[in-house]
Amino acid sequence: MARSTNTRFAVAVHVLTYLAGVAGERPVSSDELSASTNVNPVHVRRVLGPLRAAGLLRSRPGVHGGWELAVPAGDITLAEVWRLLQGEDPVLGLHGPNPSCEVGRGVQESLAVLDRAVADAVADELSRFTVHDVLAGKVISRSRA
Amino acid sequence: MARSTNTRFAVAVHVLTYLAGVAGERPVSSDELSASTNVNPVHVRRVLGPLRAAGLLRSRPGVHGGWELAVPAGDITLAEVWRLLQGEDPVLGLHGPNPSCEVGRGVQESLAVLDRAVADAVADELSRFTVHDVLAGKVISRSRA
DNA sequence: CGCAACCGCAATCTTTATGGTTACGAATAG
DNA sequence: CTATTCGTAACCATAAAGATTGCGGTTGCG
Repeated sequence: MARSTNTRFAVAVHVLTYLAGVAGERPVSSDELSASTNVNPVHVRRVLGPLRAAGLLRSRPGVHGGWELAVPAGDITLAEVWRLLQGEDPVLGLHGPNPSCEVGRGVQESLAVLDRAVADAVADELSRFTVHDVLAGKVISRSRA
Repeated sequence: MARSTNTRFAVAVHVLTYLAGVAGERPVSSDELSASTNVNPVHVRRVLGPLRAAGLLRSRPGVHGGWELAVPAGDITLAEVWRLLQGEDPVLGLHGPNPSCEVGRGVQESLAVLDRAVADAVADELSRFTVHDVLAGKVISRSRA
């Protein structure tokens, strides 16, 4: 889990926030979202797929098509977004230790437990915030809350 | 943060646990650690560098050389290990949004705050465990605690 | 002293994941 | 029919991660 190069969560949060800002006005094209996020429109669509599948977003093709929120911004926690994009992938990178080494086997089991615990901790933290909070600039550090 | 391919934390935990298991007997060569972890010995040394710099480990070259714990296993929390290896790298992958887009700027600020909060949450979770816990097989999931 | 065992470190190589690009079909107005 | 939009697959370019190579320095032992 060192330096993450995967920007999908950040892009998703960005897009959801953008859509929350225009909520109800009009669908927003992936081209427009691309301009805001600086991410390729095809990639935007790729990232948003799972969120649509989960019912957070709606998309329609054609003229006047685009994306819009399918639920209120205040009902979308960042934890949910994160879980949808993270899926079952491990959070901690796991190595493949020598199976014939007893220490390694025990460590691998412990790491699997830790991975789940860490994923839950991340989700718990993110569950404190919604897309509406982001839009309203309410995501501030705890020490200042 | 999706699928982490960085195995450094896992390798470090593995090695620390292994060394805790032979504590005081003898220094352990990176070749032996390589055999257990299935990770190249040069890479093992590379991973362990920061831990040695922080005083958790000692290494010596030459005949009968190798690595050993510099502090008791029960005094090494996994949070400390994680922090040492993670450094200041972001946990959440951040994209580079269009600077002239107001939404993007706000989101970027929020994501920076979230990144710190998530890193703290991870560290908090990992601070519940020490290398000794891993060795003793005491890392179990919470729901079973 | 020579040799083997070890670490420290840099440079290079190989593999893999990520996001960009291209292409094209399907769906939607005007 | 044309233009606009999404959905999706395949391919491309790049960066990150770990492996490999090379070599110097340090440490016992015969």
